[in-house]
Amino acid sequence: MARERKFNTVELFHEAKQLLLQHGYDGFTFSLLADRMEVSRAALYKYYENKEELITDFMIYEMEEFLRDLKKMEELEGFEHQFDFLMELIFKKTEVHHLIEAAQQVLARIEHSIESKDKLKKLPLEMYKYLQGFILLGKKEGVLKNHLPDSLIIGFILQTVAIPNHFRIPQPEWVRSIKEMISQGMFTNR
Amino acid sequence: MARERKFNTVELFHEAKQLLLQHGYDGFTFSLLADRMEVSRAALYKYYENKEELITDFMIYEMEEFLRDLKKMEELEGFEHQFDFLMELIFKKTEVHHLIEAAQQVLARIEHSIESKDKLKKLPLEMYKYLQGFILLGKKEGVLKNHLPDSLIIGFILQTVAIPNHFRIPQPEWVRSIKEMISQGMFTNR
DNA sequence: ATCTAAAGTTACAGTTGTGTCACTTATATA
DNA sequence: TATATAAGTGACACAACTGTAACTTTAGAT
Repeated sequence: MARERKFNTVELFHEAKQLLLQHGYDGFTFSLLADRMEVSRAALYKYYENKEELITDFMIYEMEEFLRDLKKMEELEGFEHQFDFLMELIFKKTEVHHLIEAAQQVLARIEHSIESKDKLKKLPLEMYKYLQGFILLGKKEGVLKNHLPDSLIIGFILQTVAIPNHFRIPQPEWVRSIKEMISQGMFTNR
Repeated sequence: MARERKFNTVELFHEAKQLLLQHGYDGFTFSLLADRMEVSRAALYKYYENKEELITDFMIYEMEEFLRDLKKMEELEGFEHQFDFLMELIFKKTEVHHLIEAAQQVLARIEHSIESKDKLKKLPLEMYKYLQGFILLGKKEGVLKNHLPDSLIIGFILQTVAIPNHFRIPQPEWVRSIKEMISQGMFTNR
């Protein structure tokens, strides 16, 4: 009934992600994206009205994927196993942290409410809800300090993956050290 | 000999900082800056050839200021006092961390070397050198764990201030909790 | 074989940003 | 008070991005 498509949503979002991480929201343009996809700029307008809509859709896609992975955490028994799983996950998806920040930027600038806007707003909250369950378990098991605010613990974990490894310390040592710092801190216990 | 200036470098850099943090490197324009300064765009070109030069100069200014503050740390006796001082400083200058990232972005995109480029390259290194002295002292005093890489410890401290306080936990509790997490971690020591 | 409709392209008008230059304005000092 | 000169402005040509509309291409259905 119609001709074959030159690209699919997965490819499109893959390139969009690169560009967003490289140039940020303001630096992201349809021209750049169209070039990368080897497709005319106008073709993109067949699917998205403007960059706001495209980026919103992409964000939702990206965060839903992360959430799907995150939910697998529940299947694991005990806090420490879940902790290990979470650390692996966020190191595999280092960019998610940057994208969440970018999402805030998007939301901050959208005035005229589009339907998908609400969805994008709700996703970080859902993510927080999931992680909060995890924190609660840790506190119940007596592994996590009770007096630390949940949101700080969550923020701390998400933030650490973004520490720039300027001196190229090998990944296994890097991850091991970060896990130690998160759990026991950097002070000796004298 | 000449007429009075409508703005000074301090004001200019102040506005430039806001815009950079808000829009990122790509979204930063002379038009936006000129509007904020209530001055014509062309006036800015009297002082800076283009945004690359302006931002480079601004970055240098900002990092030198941070370095000046940082050097006061040396005057304090003992690691723990220095640690407290450093924490206060980075909470007072939360944005520095974001700006260092932005600086990397700037450097990544400049091909044709300008004189100031080298200076901007050297400043983060000088900062690291200073902080490394501090880490060394902590290790010598036996307060810091010897086996953790210096660069990780430094990155960790700088990164923590960027944890978003979404739930508006009051500043004193927030800072106290972060200090505890950095030093002792989030696990109970059972 | 022909028709239909989605996929894709080209081209245009409008907007915003860039860098420059000729011009005007203000002020210290001679 | 006259003037040199730095500070600031307005306007131009150019480039890039945006959104749209008229057009062409392609492949499955009839």
